Amino acid sequence: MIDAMSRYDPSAFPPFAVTVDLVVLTVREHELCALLVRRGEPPFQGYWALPGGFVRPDEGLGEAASRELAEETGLRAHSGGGQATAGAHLEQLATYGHPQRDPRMRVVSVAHLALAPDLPTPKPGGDARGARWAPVSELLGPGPADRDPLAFDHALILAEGVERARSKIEYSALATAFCAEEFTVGELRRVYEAVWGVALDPRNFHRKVTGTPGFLVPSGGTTTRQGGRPAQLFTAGGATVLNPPMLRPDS
Amino acid sequence: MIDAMSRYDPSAFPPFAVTVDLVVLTVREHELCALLVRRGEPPFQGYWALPGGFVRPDEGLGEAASRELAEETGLRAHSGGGQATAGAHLEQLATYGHPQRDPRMRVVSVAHLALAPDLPTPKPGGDARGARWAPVSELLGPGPADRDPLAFDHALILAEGVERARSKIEYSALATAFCAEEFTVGELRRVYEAVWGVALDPRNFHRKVTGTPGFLVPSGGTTTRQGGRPAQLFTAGGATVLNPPMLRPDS
DNA sequence: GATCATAGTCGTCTTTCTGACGATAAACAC
DNA sequence: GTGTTTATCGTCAGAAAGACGACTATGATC
Repeated sequence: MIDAMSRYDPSAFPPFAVTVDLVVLTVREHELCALLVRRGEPPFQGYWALPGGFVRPDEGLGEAASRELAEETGLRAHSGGGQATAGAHLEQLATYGHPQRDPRMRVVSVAHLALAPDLPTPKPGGDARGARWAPVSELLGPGPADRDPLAFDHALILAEGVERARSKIEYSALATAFCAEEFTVGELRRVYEAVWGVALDPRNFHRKVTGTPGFLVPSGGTTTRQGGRPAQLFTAGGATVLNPPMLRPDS
Repeated sequence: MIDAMSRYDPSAFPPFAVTVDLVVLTVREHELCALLVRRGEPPFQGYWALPGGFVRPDEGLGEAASRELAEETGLRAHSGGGQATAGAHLEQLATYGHPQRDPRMRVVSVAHLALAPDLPTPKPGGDARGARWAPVSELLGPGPADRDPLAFDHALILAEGVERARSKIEYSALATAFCAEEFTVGELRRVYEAVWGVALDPRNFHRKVTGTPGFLVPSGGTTTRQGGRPAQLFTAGGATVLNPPMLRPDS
């Protein structure tokens, strides 16, 4: 047993590196996509990886994740209180610290999950390295054995981030984080359909979201950008938890 | 922006200490209780704190948490697959790394949540320092301003662990982790009542839990240890998620 | 301009689930 | 026996969800 003297003894701690890795998700063309960057040096040189980097000595974990997100996408993150939809939602996901996850040294990575609206730039960030939005369906699941694996344990981190997003939009209003500031009920429905990979009944969905107090606030205008009859425009209401929740079919 | 060369550069990382802290919860006498240990040295000497300690260079985060849990309580933890109720449930909670959370140096703590059945020993562990089960109602909420504060940011960690437990028994079968291997429906109901701090209708609760496939498996026997009519004994079924969930009243 | 396709919105019906609560059953205390 | 306690089964009204019909308002096409 570690005795009391060594519990927080600052002179005898084992050396660790601490990083943040980001699972940045968005919905593009009816598909849930994750942001990947290409590694420029070993190990895993040339592999696609989640964006991330070292936590600096004077910044918190959330600050580091927010900084990395801004560097990669230009988005300003707001964790917690979710009223405005401009900017991205950011929350801590989980921490990964298997002793061998980095072949060179002991690295503990605090993964974060970011949900962003569809960004205008196909290749985000001003980064000289490659960066792309990859459909998660091509990265996870029983795909072809010849697909490019992600660096480190990033496939595991991505999978847990995607599952977190899928489950979180059930009982929270977070799906609006994937939308622009103003959006229609149909656009919000297509977000759910893309994240869950299912088709939802437009009539029941409309009844559900417009009947949940605080979820949507009519902004007054209408749009026909989706074709068909003009649709009412909404902004995200102050509600953060949905009661009752939006349940995934079958699951 | 951190360039590609420094992303995982092992020769230039800032030094961090990495610890695990444990939120160990149990139900004792109709109350949700957390395990606390008394600190024997500064900082926060004499304060009550969550059990925890350094992650060793050759062990993973979950291993470190499991080891600390065994050292403090003698429980063998099993994360993930929850069939047997002997031993405790253990899962990662969140990671806390504010630069100033430890006054001496940069410490990142990976908090874990453990759910344990009521242990026979009132003061668990063979530890010479003090250790106790404290009702969470005395530690959190708008209590008297003169109560003992916890060391470091452990009150925050405890609050998030308690909230995680409260929400997780809604949609998972984890409440059985608070019970002995064999338990009655009434005992399981008292677990929910203690964790949520509410009273539940025994008839509706019985209908709900016995009607959820895979939640409870009759073990054949009966018991009168709660008084009254003999109650059927159950063990935890293989189900991990409850569909539909057990919803907290009002919330 | 009439017709068609598309998307949005309002209703209806049936089934399922919940919350409130009555009633019965089987033990123990006296 | 009577009373108390806990367990278990049933009933009923209201809420919510899934399936789906019907109507509306726009742009596209003939």
